[in-house]
Amino acid sequence: MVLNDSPLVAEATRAHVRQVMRELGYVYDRAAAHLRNRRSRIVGVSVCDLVNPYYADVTAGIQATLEQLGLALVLGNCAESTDRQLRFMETLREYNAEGLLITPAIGTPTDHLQQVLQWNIPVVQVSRYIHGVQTDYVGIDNRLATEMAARHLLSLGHERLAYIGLNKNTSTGQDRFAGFQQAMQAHGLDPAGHVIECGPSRKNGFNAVLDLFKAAHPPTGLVCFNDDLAFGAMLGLRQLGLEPGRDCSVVGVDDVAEAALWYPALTTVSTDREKMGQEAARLLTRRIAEPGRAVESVVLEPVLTVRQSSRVPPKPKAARRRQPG
Amino acid sequence: MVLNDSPLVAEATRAHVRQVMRELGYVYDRAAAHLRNRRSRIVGVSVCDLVNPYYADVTAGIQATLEQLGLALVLGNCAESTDRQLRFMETLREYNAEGLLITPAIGTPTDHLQQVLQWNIPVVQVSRYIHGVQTDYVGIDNRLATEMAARHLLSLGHERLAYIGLNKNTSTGQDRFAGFQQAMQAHGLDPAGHVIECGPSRKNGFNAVLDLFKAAHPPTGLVCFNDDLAFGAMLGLRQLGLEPGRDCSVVGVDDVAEAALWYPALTTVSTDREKMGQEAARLLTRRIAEPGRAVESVVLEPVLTVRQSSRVPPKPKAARRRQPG
DNA sequence: CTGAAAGCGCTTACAG
DNA sequence: CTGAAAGCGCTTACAG
Repeated sequence: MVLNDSPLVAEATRAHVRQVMRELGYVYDRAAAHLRNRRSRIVGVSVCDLVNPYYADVTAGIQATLEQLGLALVLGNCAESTDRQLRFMETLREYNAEGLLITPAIGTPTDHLQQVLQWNIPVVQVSRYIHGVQTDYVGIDNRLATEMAARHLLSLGHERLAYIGLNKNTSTGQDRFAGFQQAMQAHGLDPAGHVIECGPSRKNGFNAVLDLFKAAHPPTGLVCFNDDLAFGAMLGLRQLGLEPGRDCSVVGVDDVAEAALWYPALTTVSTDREKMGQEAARLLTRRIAEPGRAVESVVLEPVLTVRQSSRVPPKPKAARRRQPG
Repeated sequence: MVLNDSPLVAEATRAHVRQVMRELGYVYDRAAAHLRNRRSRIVGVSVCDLVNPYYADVTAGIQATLEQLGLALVLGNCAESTDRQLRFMETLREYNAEGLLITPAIGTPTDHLQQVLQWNIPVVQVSRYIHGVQTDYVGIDNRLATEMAARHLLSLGHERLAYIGLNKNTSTGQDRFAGFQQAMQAHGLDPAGHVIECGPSRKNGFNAVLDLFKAAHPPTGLVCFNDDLAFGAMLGLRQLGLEPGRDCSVVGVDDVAEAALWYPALTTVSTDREKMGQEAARLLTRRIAEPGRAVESVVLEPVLTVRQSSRVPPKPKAARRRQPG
């Protein structure tokens, strides 16, 4: 009863038992407890890409909360391989994990998640989600994030915006692009004008800018899928002899630690990755306690953080020359 | 016998048993096996700071290898808190972990690690180490890394070098500074001339440069404890109107993904974090198999990667003016 | 309220 | 070689 923190035990007794336990060098054996009561106190966390700081932040948030809740975190990192992800799920089953927190790998089949649910392991999808599976979900409002980013530039007077980093393979990719399109359409602008489809790396942001500026009328503002692309875009602008912010505005999404320290500092939409992880862990424990409850989505609000990489658009040189003439 | 991959079972029998297992929906119960044979197939990994990409890389390397070895990874992230680290160790004991891989938090007392060893849980220290504890260790040759960095600048003709990011609290901090000192002394230079003591953040690198350039004869080359400081230093140089590489050389250590993408690209000493994690996991399994073997250290060699942030020093302006006069 | 017994699902050691 | 029994260290349900 002391071991399981029963409220029926008096404080003095509890202290005495603990003392004797210490003297005897007693160690609680969780495997034995687990075998008897069928509760492993283990939660699986399947990360799609641990080396990506975004997911490392999410993982840290999950870890901190599970630690507080007294649950062990068994870590899987599939590096976007659905095979590795599936094997990890099967391992979790053998360990009798009480739940799975997952940022699903690109292209995860519905069946894989459905399978886990059939094993009676509750699932919470984090950050990304797979369409067509009924699970709890925690993420941010990705659509709103890019909508805010685009609106910010539009309200500064920009009229030629580009979207860098369209990626249709993940829910995040779809939602962020939809937010951009929405803002553009609300302003009566063509959202398909300048769209670069590429993965979210710095290198791709760099190349995207070189591509975009081959056009006769290049964009004056860039909405990037995430900060990494925005950093690459700023490097690309410098490569072309342009000053980010002054000559072309750049906005990212995520607000990674680095964003505030760039020169110019990056305007971006802040997403709280650690909080996302915390909420996910909490949601899972609610689900474990009450398996029958309705599926729930927790969607965190992003926050626009304006810094120096976004300003009013430069006066078009051609127009200026024409006016005196 | 099939479950435990006994070689005594014929292939046909094995296949048949597997087939029947599948039909019946049998799932191996690791907790029960663990209770009987006292092998948990669980390894604890205690990370000092998961949000730091350096340690995220190490963790990913560990995870990949443990996965291959069929061991579950229970993750702890203490965020440099020795209290959280200690609680994690106690948790691992209750789960009967077969080993601990740890990047010890700053200020970890010898006792904490000693304690774990007394519980008969093998320990491998990774990247950092605590002096005075006999455990296996995997890391890189940090002393050599900064020695290579300094030698590179010295061979380009630099004579006033600064060291940014002295940190005496970790073995890595001590070793990297020692390497710098060694190279300086070998060149007959005073290693204490320009030394900035600070933690390894971009912001600190930025401030360090502002400080260093208040001097009458500022350094022409900067050896930084790690890449993050080097990035900050480059931003600081730009803030002062100086061009990194041309006006002042900057060298980092680690070669994070970003290093190659900066403008100018960063000269740095590459450390293979994922490999470090892999070696650590392998070393642990060797120790588990043979608890009596002598303590072993695996020290990986760093590699100098020369890019554009390091060049011959600028000609001193004062000297040039005096020559004609 | 207290205490002894049964049993979770494996592995191991031993009898046949 | 095969098969039945014991036991790992807990928790639970039940008898006293």
